[in-house]
Amino acid sequence: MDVTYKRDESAGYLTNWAGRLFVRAIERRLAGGSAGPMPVFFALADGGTMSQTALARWASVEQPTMANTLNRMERDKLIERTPDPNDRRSALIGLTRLGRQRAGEALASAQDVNALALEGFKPAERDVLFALLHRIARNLDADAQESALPALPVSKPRTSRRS
Amino acid sequence: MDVTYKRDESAGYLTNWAGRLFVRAIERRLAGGSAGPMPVFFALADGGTMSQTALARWASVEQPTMANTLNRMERDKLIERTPDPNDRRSALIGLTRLGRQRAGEALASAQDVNALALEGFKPAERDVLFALLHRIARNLDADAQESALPALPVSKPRTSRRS
DNA sequence: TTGAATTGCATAGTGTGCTATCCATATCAT
DNA sequence: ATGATATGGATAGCACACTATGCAATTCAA
Repeated sequence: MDVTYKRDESAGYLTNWAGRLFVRAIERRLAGGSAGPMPVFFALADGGTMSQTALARWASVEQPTMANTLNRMERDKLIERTPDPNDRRSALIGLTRLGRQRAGEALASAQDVNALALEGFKPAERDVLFALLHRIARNLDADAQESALPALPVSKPRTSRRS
Repeated sequence: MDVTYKRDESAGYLTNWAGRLFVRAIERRLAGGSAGPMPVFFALADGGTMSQTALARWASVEQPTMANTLNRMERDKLIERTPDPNDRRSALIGLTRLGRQRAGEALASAQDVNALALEGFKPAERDVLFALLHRIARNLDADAQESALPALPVSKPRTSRRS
């Protein structure tokens, strides 16, 4: 049997590879910065604040991942946390002055890289790409939800199940 | 100015996100395994051997990344290294029996996940996706090459430059 | 043939992502 | 009001990606 597993014919491989190229292209332009804070920059660039959990959801990363990113950003004086007056567990996260400056630069770099990556694309091709990626994300998200079905929490019999 | 940085309209964000979803979908199916070894599995599944550098190039990752992956795979008894008789710096890497078994399972999972991700895609749409991702990769690769221009190695003037 | 450049690999250090847990606070039901 | 549950966050531990270096072996040029 012919076992030429052509990576170039695997949607997963291709997508992942392109994703890595995007990150590196951005980071080359950030001069000392990295790509992790970008979603935070984008979420807070307008001067607003959000909780850690909200940021994690916004960026589609898990909470510990966002916690790490925010810790690095705090270390680098890009964000500050102020206690949430309505929930003592939570803090509201906002950009510092430096953070807003970096956010501006990061946004510009992101636009540059997006434009560069899509160089030669017709507007229709761009739209098709986005639509196809969204469909992939929807399909894979559905699979994740399905796998996450919590083996029927049998802890205690209940008269009714939420769902 | 309206600063709604819609992540869903950034090619980089979307591609990266989809890439992460692919990796997680695969890893859910690998039961204890992770996705890093996949390119190695695919490259060596036919029973052949390759050097570390060749594997890194094949997988489009940097050499230290491949070195780490191979170390983990060796630790897990998935590969073995035999000295290259023609080059004492190098070793030839091949799959163990266990590695070949895992490679088979990994290939099956990859096919499942690819099929799932592209569920509902017409064949033409699949082809378009691949073509667009390839174009993005080409564009970003070109940018990487350009950035890597090594500040003109002035060490010694030469009569001619290779290029 | 010998000195310079190249190549194959290893190591150190960091960032970004994940899962699995745990604590503290809030919220909900009884 | 109290006990169970849910939620926000922290921490530990790992995988995998990168850059920057350094060493040893090979290759190339003079």
